[in-house]
Amino acid sequence: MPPKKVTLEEIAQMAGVSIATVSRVINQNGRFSKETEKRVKDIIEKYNYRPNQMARGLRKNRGKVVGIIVPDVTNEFFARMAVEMQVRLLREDYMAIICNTNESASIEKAHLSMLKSLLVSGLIYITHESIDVNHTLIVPTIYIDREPSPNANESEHVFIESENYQGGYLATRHLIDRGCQRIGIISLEGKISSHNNRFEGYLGALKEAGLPIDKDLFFFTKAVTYEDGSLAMDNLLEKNNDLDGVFCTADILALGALQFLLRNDINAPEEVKVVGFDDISSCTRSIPPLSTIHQSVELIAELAVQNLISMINGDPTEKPYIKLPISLIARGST
Amino acid sequence: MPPKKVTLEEIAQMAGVSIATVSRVINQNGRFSKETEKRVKDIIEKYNYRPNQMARGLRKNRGKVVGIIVPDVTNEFFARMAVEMQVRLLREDYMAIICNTNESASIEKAHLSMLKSLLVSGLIYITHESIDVNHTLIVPTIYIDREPSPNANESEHVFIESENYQGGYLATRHLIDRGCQRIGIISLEGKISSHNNRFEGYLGALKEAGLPIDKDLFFFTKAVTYEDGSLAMDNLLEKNNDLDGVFCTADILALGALQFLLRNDINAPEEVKVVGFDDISSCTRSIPPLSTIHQSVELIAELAVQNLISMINGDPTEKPYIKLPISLIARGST
DNA sequence: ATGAAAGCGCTAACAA
DNA sequence: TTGTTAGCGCTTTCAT
Repeated sequence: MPPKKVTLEEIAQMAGVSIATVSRVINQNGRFSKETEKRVKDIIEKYNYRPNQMARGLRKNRGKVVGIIVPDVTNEFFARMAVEMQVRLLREDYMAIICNTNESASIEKAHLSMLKSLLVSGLIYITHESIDVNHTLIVPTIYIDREPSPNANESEHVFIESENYQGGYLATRHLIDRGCQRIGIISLEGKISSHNNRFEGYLGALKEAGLPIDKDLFFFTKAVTYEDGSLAMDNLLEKNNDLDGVFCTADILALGALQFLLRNDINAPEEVKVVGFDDISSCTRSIPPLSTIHQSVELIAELAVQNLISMINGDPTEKPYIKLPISLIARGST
Repeated sequence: MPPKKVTLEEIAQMAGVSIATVSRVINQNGRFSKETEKRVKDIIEKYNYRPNQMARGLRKNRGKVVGIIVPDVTNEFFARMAVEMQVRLLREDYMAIICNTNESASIEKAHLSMLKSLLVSGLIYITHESIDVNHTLIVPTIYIDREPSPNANESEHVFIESENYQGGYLATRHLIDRGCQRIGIISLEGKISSHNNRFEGYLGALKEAGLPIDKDLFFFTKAVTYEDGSLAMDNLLEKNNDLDGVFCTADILALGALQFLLRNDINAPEEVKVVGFDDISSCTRSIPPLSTIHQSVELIAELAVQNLISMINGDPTEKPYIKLPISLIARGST
């Protein structure tokens, strides 16, 4: 038989107090004596009582729920981000609803609509893309890796990203230190700020080292896929027979590039060295293992959740813009 | 300013009817004239009204929400499964909450507790593992790939899995057809039904072909990881210098095995042929591409959602046990 | 420090 | 066919 669900009223009865008092104890607001508190807490414990979130949400006009919007959880990077956040939110007693948009604006819209009717307390956007649905959920929002459009965003929000310029710089600098003279770049086309900044970092390092900057060394892919990475590498090699290093603004691209090299018997790192960005787990399994720029998923998740909870609680937002350090991980590909 | 949220009552007023009528139109139950329906629907459309799920859930004692429990969304197979289900559930106007347990019983418990207080209407378990938390949520449940414990499950449920025996048989048969005489197997230890059945299929094919069955050809890993696959291959090779084929009961294991071969300059498929199971996307990117047994994630997702919705709606469950066909995909590794 | 009571927005039983 | 109304379980004034 279904273990009959306990209600506030029943707890109140068993504890010999009014429901208002029980509510106060649970939410730790208002006043009540230490004794009452203990008595109520014991009963709650004993009956394993959990407040009905629906009733609570209805009353407060917002649920203990936050939405996490990701373009594609099938991508390990997004998946890790989402789960790291989920477990942290759970600790704060918030249910995280991971919504996969599959890059589709209509699915995103449907999700937002559902989230709204579920009275979500906050939103986290994890994405490299700039899906420009003017999401009209006016709730505290965290953007990861994607600059919120300055207009049309009246809700309080925080933007978190890695030191992308610095990452591009470090990666390129590393290639130079390893002796590369003719360094190509594979990046994502369009105005995605993260990739663009990494590209700028690449240019910066080249300039600093006095290396010539040549458009033939640039390749911009349409998407972040292994196939695009392979194609890009092929193309770069065709245009530059003296290519000896490549910086890719995403690991997936770099891994695709490495694959192309392997299939075509071009030795990495001897002939061409490669550096990626993100540090996903497959980096350690490629042949050779991929050198890359590491972003701390845990740190990003931690800060995102922390800031979101603060905003939800109405605490003043300290910094609307957070930039996180990255680090270089040298492996076999350089 | 926040676009003031519309309520049932306001819609009723604008349409000049009572709230009960609007409710009837929305839920399509009870009676109402065509005219009224149109008028109400127009207003709803105009104001882009969406019923408050909290109020509704509170009243009906269950929300338009279902929980999807996965051990690790970071694993592409689970991730795909989860998103395929999520998009289908969204079409049915259900919000899918993807809960990552990270193989931890305590996290799973916390999730279930939250789901319960959110009044979920149903549950889907996607897992190869047998996390034996006696989850006491009495709601319609679908188990994928994992036999529900016969005791302690009073809730209505459906169990969906692939033809695992047949898959193991086909994979091994394929190796035999390609000329292998000494075929090893890498599987997962423990009493996971899916892996066990695949193992039985392997034995069946060997017997049928009159090939000797030798314990030296078996290796059981502790987990499904690339590393375990590599180690297993190493071990198998050491014990059998005439090994010419290996069937792995999961792609991840097979990919790990292939990696070991590549790193040690053992040519696949010439010297050793390998077949996996699942058909995850990395199969096409390994060197050589991995032959495998394909399971249709879409089909599983479709059936799971379909059956769950039926159960939630109280429709009679047709079959509590569904077995799905698989197919062999031959690639470079054989 | 505690209780009584008014809803939050919705569904469903009962009336009309 | 449509309206009236009583709650669902909780939070939160306002009394006491």
